[in-house]
Amino acid sequence: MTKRRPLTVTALLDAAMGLFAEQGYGATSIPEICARAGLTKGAFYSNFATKDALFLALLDRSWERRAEWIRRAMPAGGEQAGASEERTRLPELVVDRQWTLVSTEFSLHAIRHPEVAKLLVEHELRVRSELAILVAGALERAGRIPTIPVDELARMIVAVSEGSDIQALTDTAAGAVVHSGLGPRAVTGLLGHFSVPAASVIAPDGSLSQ
Amino acid sequence: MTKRRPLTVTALLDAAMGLFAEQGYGATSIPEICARAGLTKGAFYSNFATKDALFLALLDRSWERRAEWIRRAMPAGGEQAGASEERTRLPELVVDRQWTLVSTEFSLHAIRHPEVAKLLVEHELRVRSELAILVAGALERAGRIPTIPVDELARMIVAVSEGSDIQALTDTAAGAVVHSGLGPRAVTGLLGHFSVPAASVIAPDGSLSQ
DNA sequence: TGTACATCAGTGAACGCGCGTTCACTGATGTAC
DNA sequence: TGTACATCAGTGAACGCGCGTTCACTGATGTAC
Repeated sequence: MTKRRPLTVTALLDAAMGLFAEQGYGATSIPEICARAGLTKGAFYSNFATKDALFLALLDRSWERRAEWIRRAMPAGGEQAGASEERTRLPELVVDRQWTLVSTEFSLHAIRHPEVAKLLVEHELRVRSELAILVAGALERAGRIPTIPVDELARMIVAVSEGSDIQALTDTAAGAVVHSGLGPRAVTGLLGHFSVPAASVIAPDGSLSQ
Repeated sequence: MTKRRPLTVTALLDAAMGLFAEQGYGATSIPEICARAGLTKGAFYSNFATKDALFLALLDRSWERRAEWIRRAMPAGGEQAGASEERTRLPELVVDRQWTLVSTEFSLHAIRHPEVAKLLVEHELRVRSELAILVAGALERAGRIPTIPVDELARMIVAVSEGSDIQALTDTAAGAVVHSGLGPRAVTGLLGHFSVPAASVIAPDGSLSQ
């Protein structure tokens, strides 16, 4: 019984992820999830108290995967040597349709349920601190230093990335040819605007650095 | 009968707007909308074929209001005279909780329904062209010219604004003290990065402008 | 290793409820004279 | 202006259906000897 349970949970989470992405959270019923997972409704209630609990478990799993993904993209090391513009480019975040749809819906859900919002904010804090390390590394390699806290830069980057992802998916759905570089270019722009060449900075002791 | 109908429609749209914002589109039932509007279900079916049709009508109304809002914010004229940073600041878009929730949900809905996505993209094209005029005006007053098409700048601004709005609402729901200036500062950053002082530009005939 | 037993994850039938949708009706709004 | 009539927006009762949830059960998984 210790082997069967996780398989059932995985099947339910997989089915839910697909359905939430296709139809939305509110429009998906518990029987639908069970049917797609090839299980009965009893199996659902044996593992989750409510659809909300399933949603949280689903996000937890997705967050873990995503965190691992960012961690892997992390150091890579200074193989770059192009123009300053080029060097501030972060590893491009893959626009994952399912993830974008489900996580955006979760943000709305969180805004409507303060106790869920606390979980989300806590999670985003962790993600942002990992992203801030990426940002700091990219700027350092480009020989620039930030003029605002890197955490604020990370916030702006997350905001513009999410907004661009939604825009891109909408355009794609409408059948338009998509301008996929927009998000990354905006990110590069923000990094450029909110940093200055290290050479131009005056160190605390009054001397010019570098 | 020419007087009663619009009142009924308005009551239904108002009720739906409130409920969609509070609970989400998928989680709101037709009977709930009717109850809040103080009408029977028959009144609903007498005016709309489906909940989807009501949603479209609701957005149409909201779009019209929003367009009017932008148009009003438009020219205002050069009363600014601060630093260059200051002068590129656009009239701050009020973060309207209801509108942010409902329109974000509509974007997700559109991504899932191509025929709806076409409507949304068409609408956004119009909004963006109005915004592009605002952007062009702000840059001109600041004595700068854009280095990328203003429409692309407008796209980036919309993306970062929407992302920041969601972030701000999530933080607020979680009870955090909100950093409301983040979106506008990112917008200013994008405007600054993707433009140069007019004085530094070489005109087509080879002379230096200004 | 093999057998006898205990556990409990998942089954499937059952329930009451609120959903979306229909339709004969009623009474307020507008028209003709 | 006043009355008699026509229209049709909104009412409210009715329907079948799928929802969320419960629970006695079964049979696969793990344990003890």
